[in-house]
Amino acid sequence: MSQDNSETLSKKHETPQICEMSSLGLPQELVEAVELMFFAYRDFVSDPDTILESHGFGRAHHRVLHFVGRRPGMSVSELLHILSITKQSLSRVLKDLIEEKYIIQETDEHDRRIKRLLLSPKGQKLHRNLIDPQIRRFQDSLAKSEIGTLEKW
Amino acid sequence: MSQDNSETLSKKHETPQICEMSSLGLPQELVEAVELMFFAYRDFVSDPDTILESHGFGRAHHRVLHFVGRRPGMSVSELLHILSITKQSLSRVLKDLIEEKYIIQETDEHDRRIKRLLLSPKGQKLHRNLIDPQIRRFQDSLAKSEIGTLEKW
DNA sequence: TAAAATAAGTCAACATGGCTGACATATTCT
DNA sequence: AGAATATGTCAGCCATGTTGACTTATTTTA
Repeated sequence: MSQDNSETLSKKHETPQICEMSSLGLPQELVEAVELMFFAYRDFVSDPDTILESHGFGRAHHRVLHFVGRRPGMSVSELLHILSITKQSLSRVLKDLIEEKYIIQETDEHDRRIKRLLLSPKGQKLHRNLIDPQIRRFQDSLAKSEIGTLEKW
Repeated sequence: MSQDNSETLSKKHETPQICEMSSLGLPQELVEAVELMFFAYRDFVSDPDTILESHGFGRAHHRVLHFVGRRPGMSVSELLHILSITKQSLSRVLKDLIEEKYIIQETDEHDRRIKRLLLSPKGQKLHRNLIDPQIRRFQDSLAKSEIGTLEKW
């Protein structure tokens, strides 16, 4: 055996817990929540990750695609603010997406320094494919939780 | 101006939205939720990140510290399973934590191949400092949501 | 008891996506 | 005309994932 990377997390992350303070004096249900946050996020990005990989993209590309899709016509600096990364980091992934025509740049009419970002039809399709499984995860867990709507949040 | 990295995300990520299907045929409140998941996770790890940095550690160290703290006596391979990373990735951070005495290894009594992982008092203290702000975030948002307990989840 | 399987660890190399610093270019504002 | 702004780029560093190949100690098994 050269490597044992094949194994996956199949067991439930069970930690049967009475909802009380632990020896550390921490509310156990919240400690549990912290842990669930880690698993939830990992599961949440796993479906998109698979799709992205088949396109040679990563999570950074996904974020750009997502926010440009959600706020069509946003400028590069607006995107930078939302993502809270440096322009050097952004530029690497944005360049890929523009070169492969998932994202289109249009110079602003009134201030020609600003470039407005838009999804091409191809970009819209990918965005849709990436978000679908994530939406489905929320729907499934809302169904399970018997809440069924997010309105009370 | 050489660099404009100073700016942070201070604006609310407002996207006033009627809770209906968008032009894409997606339920808007769930699209919103997808986006919130990104912001939530980023905020959620931001406090620990700051603490970790002052110790010369990263998120990978945090995860190890967390799970060893939660499941004292777990083996290396159990940790590998939970984290779903390769042993080469784990070994880098685990080595740091052991060298700096945040984590202790004890050979299993019955199977001397297995090494049981434990937090030292120093490790417990750090674990506690890392989780505290995360717990506080949950408490705050539960308070705001007027639900006040996670039991219905 | 010899061979196989398991648990842990190590070396080397590579990819992604953060970061800093230093500049370049075009455009607009003062 | 000069300053400020928006964008883009080069070079290099760091953290943390990955693969592949191999070692050592220990236990299980045929």
